[in-house]
Amino acid sequence: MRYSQLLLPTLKETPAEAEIVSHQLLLRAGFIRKLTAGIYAYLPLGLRTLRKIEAIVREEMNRAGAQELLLPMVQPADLWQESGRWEKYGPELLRFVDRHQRASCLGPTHEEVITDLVRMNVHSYKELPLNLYQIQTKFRDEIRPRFGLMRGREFVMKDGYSFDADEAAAGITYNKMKEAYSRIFARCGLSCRAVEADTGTIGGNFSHEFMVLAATGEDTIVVCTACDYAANMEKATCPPPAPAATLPAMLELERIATPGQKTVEEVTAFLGITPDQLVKTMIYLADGKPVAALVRGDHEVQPVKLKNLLGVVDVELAGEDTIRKICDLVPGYLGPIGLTMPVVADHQVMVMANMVTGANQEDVHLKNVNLGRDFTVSQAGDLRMATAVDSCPQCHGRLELPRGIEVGHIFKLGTSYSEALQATFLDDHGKRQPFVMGCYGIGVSRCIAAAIEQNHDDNGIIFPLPIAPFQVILLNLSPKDVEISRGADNLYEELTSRGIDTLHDDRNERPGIKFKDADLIGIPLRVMVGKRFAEAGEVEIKQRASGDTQVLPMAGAADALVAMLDRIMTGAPKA
RNA sequence: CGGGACGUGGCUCAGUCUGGUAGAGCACAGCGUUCGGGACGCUGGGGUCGGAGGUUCGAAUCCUCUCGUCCCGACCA
Repeated sequence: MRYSQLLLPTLKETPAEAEIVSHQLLLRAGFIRKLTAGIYAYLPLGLRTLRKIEAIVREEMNRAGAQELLLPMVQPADLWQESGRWEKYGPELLRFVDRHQRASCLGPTHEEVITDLVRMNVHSYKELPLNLYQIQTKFRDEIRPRFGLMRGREFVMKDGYSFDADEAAAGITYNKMKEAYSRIFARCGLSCRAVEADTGTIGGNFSHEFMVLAATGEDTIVVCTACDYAANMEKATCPPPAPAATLPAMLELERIATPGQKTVEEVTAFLGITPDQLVKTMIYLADGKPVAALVRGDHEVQPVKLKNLLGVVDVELAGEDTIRKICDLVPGYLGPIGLTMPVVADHQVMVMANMVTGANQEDVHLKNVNLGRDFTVSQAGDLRMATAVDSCPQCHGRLELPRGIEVGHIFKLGTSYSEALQATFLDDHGKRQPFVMGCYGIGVSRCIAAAIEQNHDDNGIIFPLPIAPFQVILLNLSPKDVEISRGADNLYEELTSRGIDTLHDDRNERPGIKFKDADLIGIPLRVMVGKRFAEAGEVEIKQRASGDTQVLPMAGAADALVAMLDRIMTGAPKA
């Protein structure tokens, strides 16, 4: 491709709307432009990288035995009503009616559609296993789209769905997908970690997320420094504490005036105690009904754990107004005693004695509160976020809590969808069975952002070769010089004819501008034809990542570039 | 949806507090000088100051409403 003909509007300055580096660089390097919140146009360079990632995904999915298809984006409401998700899926499911007043939606995911397709067309165990995937634009009306391609409303996703005859076969498929995912992300040049995850709205019973480690990641994950344990915050278990050998004697319940002291910090400082002697009472609305969740003062409630413990669809932290109006309580002075709503406790609270809580009265706290004597709980369990001071639930090793970007997510779905949609086959005994399903997502467009978060410097993007929009950028440093231009043109022709993705910067610009643009857009290899060529027949090759430069005769330049590309490709995790 | 910030030419921003006929840099077009890390000079085009209403002799500036964007929280590839 000739740069002079390419739509590549690079920006010298960072647009004010971009906060994180991948978003800034995608805009500056002319990869994407925003149409409206969370919706982006891919310019030629952005599309090239997107296609390269797609190609890797296809290769590895096909290699793992999956087949590509393409499913509709507009979906009828009745399918979603059949699965029950028309009600369950929140407002991020964009719903609309067509001209015949039929309720429809834009597909945020395709379990319903694929299950429908399979139930209509697959009837025998002999046709299993079946693993189908597509690469398609999804639409989710995200509450808050942000960070460019990191969380768009419209985004490109690879979603795959597997159908197996039984749990064991589904397990094999799941592991195959897990392997395929590791290969995909490695080939994209992403440093990635698989973590155990909660299954969320998609449903099911087992799941891993693939997290690209990056400080700008939206998720915190929990990884053990000693063993292979890794989980996200929603899943990372905090095992119940060993029961204390001797419980301290229960002291007499005491009321203390704590005027103006609301937060854990304020109350503990005021009373001269540590946060682990205090119990936080958090009011949540569980499917609309208030519930009090108790955790130790130095812990945080993990809403997904609370949701799972309560067995409800949705939990939401009650706002101050809700607490005052609906519950008739005073925020900042909440406590478990005398509550009419259900009270659930983290199991760390279950082993506390003589705790401090709010008194459910303005400016008053209670001391020496004891479970059993002063209040009871309806349920106890793991309700809190893991912290860096917790130890690994698997090996008791030290935990770290780095940030990550979720680029892939795989689920064992079991039979929830096949049962809801009555998708069944006949097994080898002629017995009707629901398909055992799995589903597998990759945020393809998000991978671009993740790759940039992991691979950039002050000058711009440093693309891993397999996903770079071009492999080589050829700079003609003296476009007005006939001889130099002829040399550059010839080299460009040769590289192109040898199948190398080459961007030829033939613009009538000064060298400095070409260097800056080349660095910004992150092409792995840069070859320069300039004065040196005119004087000595030599060209220069510079590697974007290392900055290493070599000078060599024009005659051997194409061979050298091919060899370098080979070396980089095979040095990267092999396909 | 809650909290915060912002909206002035394609981009970055000044001007708003204290009302008085819209600015700079970059980008773009022309000419000239330059030409190996985002050159310089001269000239030129381009702006409903997000929108609507109001106050005022006069509004980018003050008031009301509204739309949009960005950031923080609850969702997720």
